[in-house]
Amino acid sequence: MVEPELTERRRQVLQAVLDDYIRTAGPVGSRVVAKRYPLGLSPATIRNTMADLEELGYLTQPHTSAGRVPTDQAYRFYVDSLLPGRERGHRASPPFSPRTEVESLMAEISQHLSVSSRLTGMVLAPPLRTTILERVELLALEGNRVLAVVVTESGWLTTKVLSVEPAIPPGELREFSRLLTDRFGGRTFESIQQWVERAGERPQDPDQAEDLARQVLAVVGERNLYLSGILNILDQPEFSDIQAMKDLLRTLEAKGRLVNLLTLHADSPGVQVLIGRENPYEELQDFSLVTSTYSAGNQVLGILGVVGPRRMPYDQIVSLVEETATLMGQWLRGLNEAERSRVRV
Amino acid sequence: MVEPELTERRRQVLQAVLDDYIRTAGPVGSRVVAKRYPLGLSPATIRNTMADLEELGYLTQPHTSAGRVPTDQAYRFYVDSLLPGRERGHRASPPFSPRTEVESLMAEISQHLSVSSRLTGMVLAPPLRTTILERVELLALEGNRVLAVVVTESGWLTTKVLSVEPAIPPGELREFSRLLTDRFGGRTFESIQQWVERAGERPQDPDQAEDLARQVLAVVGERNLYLSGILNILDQPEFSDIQAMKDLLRTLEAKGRLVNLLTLHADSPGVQVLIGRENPYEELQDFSLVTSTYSAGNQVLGILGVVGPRRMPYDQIVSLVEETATLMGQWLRGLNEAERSRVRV
DNA sequence: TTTAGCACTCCAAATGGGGGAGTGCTAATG
DNA sequence: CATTAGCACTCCCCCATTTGGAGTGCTAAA
Repeated sequence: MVEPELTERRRQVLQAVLDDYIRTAGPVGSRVVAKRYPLGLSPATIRNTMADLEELGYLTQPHTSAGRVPTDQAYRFYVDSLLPGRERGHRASPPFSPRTEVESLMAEISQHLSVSSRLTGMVLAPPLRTTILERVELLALEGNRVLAVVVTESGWLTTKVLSVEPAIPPGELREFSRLLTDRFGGRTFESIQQWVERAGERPQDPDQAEDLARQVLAVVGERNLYLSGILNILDQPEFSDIQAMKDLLRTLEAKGRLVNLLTLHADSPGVQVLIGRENPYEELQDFSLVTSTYSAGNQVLGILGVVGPRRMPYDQIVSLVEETATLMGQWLRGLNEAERSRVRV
Repeated sequence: MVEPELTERRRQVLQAVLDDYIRTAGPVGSRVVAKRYPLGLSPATIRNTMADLEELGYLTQPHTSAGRVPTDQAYRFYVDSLLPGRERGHRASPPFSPRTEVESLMAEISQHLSVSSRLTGMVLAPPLRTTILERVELLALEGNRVLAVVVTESGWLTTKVLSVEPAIPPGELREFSRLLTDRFGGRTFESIQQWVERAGERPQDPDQAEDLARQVLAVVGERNLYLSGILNILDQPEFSDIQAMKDLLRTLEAKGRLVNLLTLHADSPGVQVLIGRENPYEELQDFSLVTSTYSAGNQVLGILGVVGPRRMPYDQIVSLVEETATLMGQWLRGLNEAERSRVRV
C-alpha cells in the first residue's frame, strides 16, 4: 500500500502524463516522460511513480504492458488545481460585427467558442419565462393577420405573426397595442402564462387580449440552444469508433439532452467543468463540458461553453470560456442599459 | 461485340440488380437474382445477360469475381424510364402546423422531406433580389434604434434592427415609414439596390431614407438554404469510409456549394435528378440529388429536394419531391392571395 | 438457346508469428 | 535508502499467409 499523498514529484509526473496525453491521444510511457519533460528522473523512477499514481487512481493502463492513460480523477485534479488564482491571458477578443439582434449575437458567440477551441461551442439563451415583458406592438398585415413585436426588458426582441378573429380594424391597432402593454408590461412571461391559464376561472366575455397573449406565449417554449462546430468532433483521433461518434452527433443535433444537462448541472455561477463519467448521460460520458453562466448585473441569464473529448487543454479552454462569458455579460449589460433609456412611441 | 439493344430480358435483369442493390448496398450475384426474382431464368443465363449489360455500360464489377453493381448510367435509365406517366401515389400529406411565418414553413418542409425519405432534405428559399417590396414599417425601439419590418409582395416578412443617426423623433416614424414605402414599394430589391448604388452620383443633401435602405439591403445577401436530417447520411452502409463522410458533412454544413449547385443546375421547372458524376462537385459525386422547383402561379420561386447516396429508391423519392413541391406551391399561392387582399394601415 | 458443370479468380476473414514498446522486479550504486 | 541500470516478461499491433466462399466465364450437353 502506498501512502496516499500527492507529493511534488507525483504531481509533476502526473502533469507530464496529462500534457502528453492531451497532445498525442495515446498512452504515455515512462521513457517518453523522462525524455520530453526535464524532471531529472530516469525512466525507472518514473515507472515507480506511475505505479503509485495508478494505485492512487489517477492513471490506468489500457492493458498490462502499455503506457498510462489519465483517468477522470486525473483530469479533475488538473482542473481543480488550475481553477483558483489564474492570471488573465490576453486573448484577442472575437471580431463581433456591431449587430444589434440578440439572436445573432448568440450565434456569433457560439461560433467564436467553437473556432477558438476547435471544439463544439454552445450558448444557451436566457429562459424567457423569468424575463420581464416590456411592451407589445402590433402591426397590421393583411386580413386578420397581425405582426406582434414583443420587446423584453433585457433588450430581447421577438416577432410573431398572429391570427386575430375577428379582425381588428387597423385604426384600433395602436390602441390595442397600448392595452396589451398596459396589461402585461412589467410582468414575467411566467406570470402572464399563469394569468392566461387562470382565465378559464374568470367567466367573462371572450377576451381578445387573452387570445393574443396565448398565441404570443407559444414562442416561450424551450430555451434556445446555439451550437456550432459540431463537426469539429470528427477531427478527434479517438473516433475510430464510428458508432459512438454517430450517437454523439445525434445527441448534439437533438439538443434536448444538452439543454437538460446545462440547465440542471451548470446553473451555479462561474466556470464549471464536467468530466467524463461525472456526466449523467451515457452518450456524453466520453466527453467533457466546460461551461460558465453569463449574467448581466447580478442576474444569471444563461449558460455558454464548450463540449469536447475529455482529453482537452483545460487551462486554455477554461480561460476561453470564462473570458467569453465576461464579454457576453458586458455586451448584454450594455444592451440592457441602452434599452432602459427607452423612448415612448 | 454485343448488339446494343436493351431487350426486355436485359431490362428485367437490370431492374432486378437495381432493386437488390438499392436494398442491400452490396454487389448482386447471378444466383441471388435467379432466386429472388421470378424471371424463370437460371443463374447461367443471367450471368450471360449481366455480361451483356456490363458491356453496354449499365453494370460494373468491383473486382473480377464479385457480383455486379449498377453504374450511373443504370440509375439514369431507371430514373428516365419512371419519370413519364407515373400515377400519383396518395401520400399522407405532412402534418404542418398552421403557422404563418414563411421561414418556419421552409424549415418544416425540409424536415418533412428528410423524415419521409430518411435522407437529407433541402429547401432553397426564393431569391430576394427579384422579389418585389411591398411596404416598410418602422417601429421605435429606444435611442436611435428602430425595428424595420419589411413585407414583400410574395408574403415574405423580414425584420431588422436599424441604427438611425440622427434619431428620428417618434412622432415622425409613421410618416417616415410611408415615405419609404412610397419610394421603394413595388420595386424589386435588385432595383432598390441599384438605386442606392447610383446614389453617389446624385450629389444631394444626405438622405436618411437612403441610409436606411442600405441597412435593410444588407439582409438581401445569399439565398437561405434549409437543410435537415444531415445525419441520416450516417446510416448509409457505404460509409465505412470515414473520410469521405467527413468531407460530405462539411460540404453540407457549409451550404455554399450546395446553393451554387442548386441555383446553377436545378433551375429548370419540374423534377430533376442528378446522379453521381453528373454532379460537378467532387465531394458530392458519390451522391444523387433529386430536386424540383416550386412556384406560385407561373413564377418559379425556389428549389427543394433531397440528397442521398446514389443507391436510392428513385421512384419513391421522385414522387415525394414532386408532391412536396406541389404542396409548397399551393401553400405559397394561398399565402400570396391572402396577402394581395391587403389592408392599409 | 438455355443450362449444368467445372475450373478459376479474388476478396475477406481467420490464423500465426515476429517486432517493439512498455512494464515490474531485482540487484547494484551513489 | 532512494535511485537507477539491467533484464525478463507481457501483450498489442502489424504483417504475411492461409483458407473458405461467393461469383464468374467458359464449355459442353440438353
